[in-house]
Amino acid sequence: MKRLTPLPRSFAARDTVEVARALLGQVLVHEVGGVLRAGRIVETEAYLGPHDLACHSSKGRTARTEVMFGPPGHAYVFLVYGMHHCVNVVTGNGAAVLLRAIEPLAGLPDDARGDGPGRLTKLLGITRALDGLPLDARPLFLARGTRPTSVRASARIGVAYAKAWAKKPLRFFDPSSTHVSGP
DNA sequence: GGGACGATGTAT
DNA sequence: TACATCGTCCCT
Repeated sequence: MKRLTPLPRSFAARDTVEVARALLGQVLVHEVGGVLRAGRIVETEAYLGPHDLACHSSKGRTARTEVMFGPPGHAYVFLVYGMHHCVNVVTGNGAAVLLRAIEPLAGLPDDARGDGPGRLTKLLGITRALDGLPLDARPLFLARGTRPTSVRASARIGVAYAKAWAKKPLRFFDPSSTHVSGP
């Protein structure tokens, strides 16, 4: 496969929706035991900050959400439902982009599935041990990939509690990918 | 100290 | 549609 050129942290230092769209087609890489596990990002969700009721930072600046208020280009990794990890790209000021699905590219089993935020992290071996790490260097980094020819948007998944914010079209995906988590 | 509640996935 | 399973938040 093509050389994995890390994206600079400045990639994430932009408007959160712009970053969520720009991340589609880029590659997420995690080095585990000397092996680079890589997947092409095909689905993301934008979480805009403290005013966005679906965003964790809307509950306040706490120990858990602190990394979202830090510099852009770092990883925010959290555990949901007591068993699944989810990984985000921090864009700053309490905002981040959730990575929801990847197409397996390298260093992974043939039957690997990356469709879904929990499956994605399990596949690449991402846990909270990586929370707060910069995303431009090993062991966890973003690399340049090929942008999709089109991008579709929908409401975010699993955030019904966020009332009006749940309806906003802040989920983005590559409609030509067979590895997207939902319709 | 304790209870409610998940940015999910899998089995029924 | 049930439920596994535990960190986080707030005391409703």
